[in-house]
Amino acid sequence: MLDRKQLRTDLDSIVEKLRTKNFEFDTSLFNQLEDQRKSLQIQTQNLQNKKNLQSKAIGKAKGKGDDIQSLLDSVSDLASQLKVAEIDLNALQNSLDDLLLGVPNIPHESVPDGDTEDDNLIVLIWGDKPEFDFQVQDHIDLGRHHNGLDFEIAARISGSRFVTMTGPLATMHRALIQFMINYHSQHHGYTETYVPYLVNEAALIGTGQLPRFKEDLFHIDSKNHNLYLIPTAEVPVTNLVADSILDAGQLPIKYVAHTPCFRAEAGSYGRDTRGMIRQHQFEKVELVQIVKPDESMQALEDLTGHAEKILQLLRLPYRKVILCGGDLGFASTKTYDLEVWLPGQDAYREISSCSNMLDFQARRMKARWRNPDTGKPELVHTLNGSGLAIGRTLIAIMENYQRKDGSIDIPDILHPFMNGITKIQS
RNA sequence: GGAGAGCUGGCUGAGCGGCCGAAAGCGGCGGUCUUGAAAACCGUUGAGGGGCAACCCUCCGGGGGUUCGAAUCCCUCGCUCUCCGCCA
Repeated sequence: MLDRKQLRTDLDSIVEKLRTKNFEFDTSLFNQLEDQRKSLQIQTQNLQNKKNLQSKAIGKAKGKGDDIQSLLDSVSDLASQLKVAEIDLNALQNSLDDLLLGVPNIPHESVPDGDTEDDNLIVLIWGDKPEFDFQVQDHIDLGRHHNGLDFEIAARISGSRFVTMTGPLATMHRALIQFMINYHSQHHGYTETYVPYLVNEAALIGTGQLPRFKEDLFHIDSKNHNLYLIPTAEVPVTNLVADSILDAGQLPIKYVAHTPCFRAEAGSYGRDTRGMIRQHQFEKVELVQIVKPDESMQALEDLTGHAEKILQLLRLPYRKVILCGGDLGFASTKTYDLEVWLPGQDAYREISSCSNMLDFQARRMKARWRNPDTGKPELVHTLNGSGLAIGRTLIAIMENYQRKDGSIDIPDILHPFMNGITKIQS
């Protein structure tokens, strides 16, 4: 959520910046609601003040044993006036909240203009694409070849966009999780965390998935529960600091967590329907940082570097792009996508997305720190990034490490987690 | 699932329907004393919002109600704890 004070004083330039994110802010509605709010709030508070003073006077008079009937008469219609004003004000505040909860974050000045992913800025290309002297298989063929990935059985059990894994491929999938969590906690200073996979509406509003992106979520609506399956660990992990005032000495906070992620993929019919690229359920190791405001842009560079390190250790070719304004996520001010090379698709595909949210999420979830310079609670900045998406990492290894006979080498760095297996034989 | 107890500021914890945004202690900050530190003493210290300002408003788990007036009474929801049952 954007700062209401800033919107009041600096509306035009904010509206301009939001246009680079293809968002048209309804200024006339905002100004109209804001004008009404101002007069109604002043009126309501005046009535409250009057009521408070009169009630206190009654208390005093009663204490002295004076007759209070005349005072009671004079206050009688105040209460009804106040009630009306309060109801109106409340409705108005809710309208303003509804409006502002749907407004995205402002892109950082270093974010390139553009509408689609074609306008993203490539800032780094790492590693050499493998050269094959045979017909390259994609992960679907390889998975079938090894009886390791099965989309048909998964479809029978659960429907489309699910997969089952069996044998060494399932082991490597698990190994990737262990490797990534270990590496980030041992070498990058992250604290390992375990969090719920079902969360309530408040948590999702806090990180920005609600109210606008409800259709992307799986909803559990039973008699006693109103919960959502998490679309990313970002939701429960970032909300660890919701409604808190942190000491300066606690920052930065760096969490790493592995969770499954669940996405309805409502808007992606027909996209990536084959294979493991886009599933309703997938695993991800997530990095989250809670930092002081003046440190968040540097923290984004660091966090992205931590995700890159995993790709480098796995020797997977990738490129790093800055998302353009039109491709930028709702809550983010700047996002780096890491795109891994997939020989089977002859394309780079997203495997990590690292974003700085500034105070956008912190304001929604009331996450603050006490600034020693001012002595006052101020909003923290939040960041998150995949470090990495596990399923996509698995298929990147399958496709990049495949051999002519269909066997798949296992990256050296994973060997300690593979029960002695160094190669998946054909 | 059954029975009971509770939820108050950074923490512990008091609080008769009006003098309560809230005692006291701890912690924090500033100071006195000290070579320095500790101790002691003095002062100070909740959050959010409105208003150009003076100043005002809201908040005692969430929501609703009673009342001129609610931290305090009533209803409801949530959460925590204890005991019993069941269970990975």
